[in-house]
Amino acid sequence: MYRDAHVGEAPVGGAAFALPASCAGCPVRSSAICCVLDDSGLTALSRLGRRVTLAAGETLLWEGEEAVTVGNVLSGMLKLSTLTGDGREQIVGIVHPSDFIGRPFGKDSPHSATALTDTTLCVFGRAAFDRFAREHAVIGQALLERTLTELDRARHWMLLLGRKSACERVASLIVEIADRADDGPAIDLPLSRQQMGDILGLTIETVSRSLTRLKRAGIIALPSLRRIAINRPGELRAIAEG
Amino acid sequence: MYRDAHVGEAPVGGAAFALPASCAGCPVRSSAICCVLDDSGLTALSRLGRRVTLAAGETLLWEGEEAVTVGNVLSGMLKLSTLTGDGREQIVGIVHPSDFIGRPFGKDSPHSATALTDTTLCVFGRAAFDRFAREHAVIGQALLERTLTELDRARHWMLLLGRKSACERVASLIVEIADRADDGPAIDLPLSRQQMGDILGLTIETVSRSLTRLKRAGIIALPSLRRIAINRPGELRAIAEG
DNA sequence: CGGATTTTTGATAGCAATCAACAGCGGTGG
DNA sequence: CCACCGCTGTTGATTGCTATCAAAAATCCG
Repeated sequence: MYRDAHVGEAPVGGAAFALPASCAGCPVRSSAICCVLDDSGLTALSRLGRRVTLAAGETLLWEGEEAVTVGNVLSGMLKLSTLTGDGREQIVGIVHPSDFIGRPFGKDSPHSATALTDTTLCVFGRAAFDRFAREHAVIGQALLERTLTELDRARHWMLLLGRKSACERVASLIVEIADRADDGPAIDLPLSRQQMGDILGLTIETVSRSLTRLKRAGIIALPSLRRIAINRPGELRAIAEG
Repeated sequence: MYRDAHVGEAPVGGAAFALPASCAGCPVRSSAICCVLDDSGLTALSRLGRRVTLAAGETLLWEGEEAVTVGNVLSGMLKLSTLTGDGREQIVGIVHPSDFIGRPFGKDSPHSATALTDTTLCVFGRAAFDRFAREHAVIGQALLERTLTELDRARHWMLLLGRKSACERVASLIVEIADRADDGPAIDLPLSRQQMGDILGLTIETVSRSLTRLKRAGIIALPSLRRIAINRPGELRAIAEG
């Protein structure tokens, strides 16, 4: 379906700057996992990394294939997804800028990672990163805290997938996106109906119908296709909670 | 619904044995997270721990409450579960002997932990354990690997909850239990129909009907209520994959 | 054995999937 | 400029699966 990602720029690193040149302008320097490193650690890690760009639709990791890369998302957004034997898709996570992506300490990738928008990443070879993480406990610690948070999130989503109605699922997704964006009463939808369905375990028709019902109830408005205005946040949250 | 767990035995530890007395007879000494510690580390950790017993049905951690304890399961089995606002339950994980339980580095417990059978644990105060883990990188590393595996498992389960039919879900659960037990063609079901439903996001009636269908198809047999014989593992797996 | 609980089976209803048609939007080219 | 086409999203009709409600059967336990 998608072709492999192409490498954007040449490997970075080289001389041991107090702050690596490649990191100085990094858009997620203060929030990505490497923010816990001191200058010498950052310099060492930057020698292992290189920038990669993906166009929307390109896949960085394939489910079941050997997971050779890990890294940080600098800009853009990716989906993590798995397929049933007959091709039904479920999105199991969305990866945002400053999030870590990939599966350290494991041979095969348990799911695919595909760019939803044009994306830039700072990637490392998994083996080299694993070694680095074992030698720099502070990275392991940071990775642990992020992984624990991701696990909480995944388990919380299991409640949605296992027990919530279509409307409750859609309301939950809107609340989640609104909480993350936090920019006023209207939010930009970065997802197509198909992608919303794949996240929520629903078909596009059911997503659309649920949105229409929330709109007709006056709880939200849909000023444009990719925009949602939340008129009654309290009611929306109440529906989302189930 | 359930009352708080009661403390089983007095705190353990004391003199710095080469191997702590309390750990010498530990049933999961070679497989729990502490197996990565050397004798001095084990001695230090054992000073923080105490044994706790839970009767089936008792709850160790409550969703949303402050998570004051973490620990290892020595024997028995627990469920991790969350509730919707109106009381629908979803089991988000099963914890077995030698598994780690609790949420280090976080204030509140994201889900409840309730004993499915009589259970014994070796528990630590969370704050003390967090401090210990930060000082002993090897524990943090081991915790990270376990957490990554749990995250993979949770995400794989999201595919089941989001996209699989009732029969596929039941087949998947049987396959998973069979793989873990790995004791011949017939497996002991450690779960009631209600618990199976809460794990699979189904009602008890639908679980029962799915089992009947698999039985009528000759793929499994149900020699007793809590026992399943797998007649055609290949077909069962094919159904489970979706 | 008897009563409580769990499980199975049956009948029905409701929700979401499926199949199908239509509307809105953007881009292309005549 | 506007007709046409492809794509995404909405709406409608119908089907099918699972939940719900109800009752019978099996199992457990004293």
